[in-house]
Amino acid sequence: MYSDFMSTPERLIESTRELLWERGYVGTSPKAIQQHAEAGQGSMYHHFKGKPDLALTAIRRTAEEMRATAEGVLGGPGSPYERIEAYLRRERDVLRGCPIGRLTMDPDIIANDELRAPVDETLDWLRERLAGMVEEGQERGEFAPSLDGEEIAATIVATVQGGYVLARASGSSAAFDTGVRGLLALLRPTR
Amino acid sequence: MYSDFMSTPERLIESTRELLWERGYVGTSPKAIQQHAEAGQGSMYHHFKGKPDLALTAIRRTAEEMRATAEGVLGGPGSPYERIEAYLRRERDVLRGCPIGRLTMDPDIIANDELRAPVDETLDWLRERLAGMVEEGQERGEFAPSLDGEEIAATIVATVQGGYVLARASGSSAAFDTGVRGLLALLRPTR
DNA sequence: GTCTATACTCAGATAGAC
DNA sequence: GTCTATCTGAGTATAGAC
Repeated sequence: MYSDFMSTPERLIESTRELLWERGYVGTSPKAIQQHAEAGQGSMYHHFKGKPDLALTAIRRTAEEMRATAEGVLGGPGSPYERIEAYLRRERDVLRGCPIGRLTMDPDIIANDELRAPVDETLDWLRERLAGMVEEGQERGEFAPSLDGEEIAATIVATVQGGYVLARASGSSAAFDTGVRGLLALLRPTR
Repeated sequence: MYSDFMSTPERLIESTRELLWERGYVGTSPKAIQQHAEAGQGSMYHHFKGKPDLALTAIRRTAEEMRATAEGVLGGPGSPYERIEAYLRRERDVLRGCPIGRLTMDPDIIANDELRAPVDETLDWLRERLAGMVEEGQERGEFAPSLDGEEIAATIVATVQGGYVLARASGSSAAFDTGVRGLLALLRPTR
């Protein structure tokens, strides 16, 4: 796959990221990781303590990447509403789902605080980031002062996460976009 | 578990429903189902063709139940806004997630059109039901006429599905409620 | 209808040679 | 660092006796 460019640990981590996104933690076996990484059994257990250790490394990296991607749009130019809109309309691989959010449906992730932590922290960071932007928008008169920033932020993140569910259920990214348009209509400044 | 009251096929179906909710399709083995149902290997393969067959029966029943529960609230008394609010605030086992929505993160469900169909149909029915109610609310002047019923319906369903994600990530149902409050604030009639 | 036997692969590792 | 051997149990069945 990427054998020529990366070290064995790197290939193992990247393969794990791919497979966790595609099949979740429960659905990803050490053997599948090794084959995808073109690494032997011995290599994997030399570099990592086992599946949970490797998964933790992979999840942390994915979480970091997701944060950076979001910040790239949310920290960009424009008014708060415009930046939230840009975030919601951003190009996404909708049918693959959210590589972080999907992990919450994995029983073994939820049962393990260490594995759950990066998932929790990432979604929490996103909510706080958005909450601050909603408040900033209120100061500029872009959003109604009666709204609660944390609540609206949670609604925004939930709409995105739920959008993936609707899209995957229907086999089409259209449902995601429809939900986003509805949210933007509700958020839209009246002037 | 429920050995005394139900036939073996019933126990198998109910056990499968439980386990699919808890661990998903990939995370649920025939052996686990048999043990939960207190049924032997032979029994399971006598009554069902295999894991996919049993899962399909279980998923259809869960889908039917979810529809009935939703209709119980959405078809109740009150204005459209009030019934949508009742639906959103309805008692839920938030930390367990949605027994239908969670299946969309299961690669083997998504890869199998027969297994995906009941999931798709249920979420689709819900969206259409809500879209009609939004339009009814618009006729009564409860919602702004500029809104699109289908879009708002998708936003509502996505907020619920995503609310489960936030709740499970944080290990607390509070995040679900926060997202719902945000959505209700955005939907609230001004008079 | 249910049970036991059998089969073959995979999950998730550990041990030790190279 | 990587490879091969080995291990115990689970995954997903089929076959045939009772």
